Amino acid sequence: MPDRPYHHGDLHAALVTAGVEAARDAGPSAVSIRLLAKEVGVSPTAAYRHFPSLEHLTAAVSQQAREQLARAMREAMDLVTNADPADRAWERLLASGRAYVRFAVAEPNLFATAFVPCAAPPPRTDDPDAWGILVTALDDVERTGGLAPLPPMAAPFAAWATVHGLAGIVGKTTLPPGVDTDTATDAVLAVLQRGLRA
Amino acid sequence: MPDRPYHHGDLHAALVTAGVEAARDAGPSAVSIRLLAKEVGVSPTAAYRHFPSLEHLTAAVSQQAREQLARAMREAMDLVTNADPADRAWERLLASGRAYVRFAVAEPNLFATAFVPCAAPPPRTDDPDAWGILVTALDDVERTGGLAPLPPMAAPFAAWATVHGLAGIVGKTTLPPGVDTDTATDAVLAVLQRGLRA
DNA sequence: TGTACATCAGTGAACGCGCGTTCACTGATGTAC
DNA sequence: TGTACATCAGTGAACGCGCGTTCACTGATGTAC
Repeated sequence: MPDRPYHHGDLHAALVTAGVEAARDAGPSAVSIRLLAKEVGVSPTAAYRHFPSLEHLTAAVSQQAREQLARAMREAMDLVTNADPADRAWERLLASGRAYVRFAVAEPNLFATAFVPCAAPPPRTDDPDAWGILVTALDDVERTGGLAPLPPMAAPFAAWATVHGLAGIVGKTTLPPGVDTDTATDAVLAVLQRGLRA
Repeated sequence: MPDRPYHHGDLHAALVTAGVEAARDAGPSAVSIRLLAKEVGVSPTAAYRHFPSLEHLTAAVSQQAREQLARAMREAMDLVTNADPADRAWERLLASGRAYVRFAVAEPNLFATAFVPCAAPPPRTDDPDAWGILVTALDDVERTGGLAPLPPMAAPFAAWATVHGLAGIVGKTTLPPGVDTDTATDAVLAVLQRGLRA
């Protein structure tokens, strides 16, 4: 059982991974140079070989959180089996919205981390990208004739605002007795669909 | 020009006021015992005569932020002059939503403070209360026949989620060129109205 | 009307914490000859 | 094939900060007699 070698191997990735774990457990403020260095078994100074400042490490962790969210959306969409193009497009859109809210409820700290204000820019463009997934899903709905004529960007803004706001609500506030998250989500998504559909 | 008297007079209120100012300028994390005590010109210890812990002070500041938001909604609703009951009810609802978003854009730090997670309970019930205002406004719409039949609570959830999510979006992300906040807000509220109205 | 005294609302110093960041350094690696 | 040496990726100690909170205390207030 050898001691850890002097060189870590991939400290960059290890710090980000530890950061995601810390953020999942205790929220974005738990992402700190000293804590993550200790977690990985390395001196705080070592982190500065890989990130110019805490902000950049936070930006990387936040991006991972956003990408996990986007993956959850994509996975939920891929479970839709309806073969009718128009129905399928709608179902995929709604599935992505439900997944968004489910993620926020299951991982509230990670969800908060995904949207934490961050001085440093993300290291690369998000991949997958939640906004892109949403816009694509709406395009499919429109292409199959399911969308009402609306001002440009009104549909994606409305859809995003609805699920994002819903996620913020169900994650924090206590719902009335007898109302569970899925019920509330479905009711709100039904209103959104009423507002968007042709 | 006499020095401050030994007793402050109303340190409780002064700390909350200073807290709201600090939160407005620098966000909820700027609410700290030491900073606010210094701001008010008092030793940190003095604050503990009025609040058992930082959490309780934060809860009071957060409540003030929520009440400012609710007042902004109410004021906007009171500007509606349409005399037709049904139109008036709708206009008041939409006005409150626009005010909500406008507040979030004008005072992003205060808006964040209003919804900061807080271990201590608020010192009293919010007055005015944004959720109550929204529910009342929707009741008026329903009473005047403007609301589609929907599952219970679907309408207030949908309305709240939409404006809350919208506030989160327009406050942080940069809108596409040529799209300003009011335009985006109106477009999204139009979708919401389409989804809710009879 | 005056005075002892309980009570209230402050002070100032200190404790212990975790933080980001910097400094001078050392151990490990790999490349040029 | 062996070796000098530049380079890279770590270490450990330290600086200075602001924080929440506690301690023993003191100045001001107001009430009972």
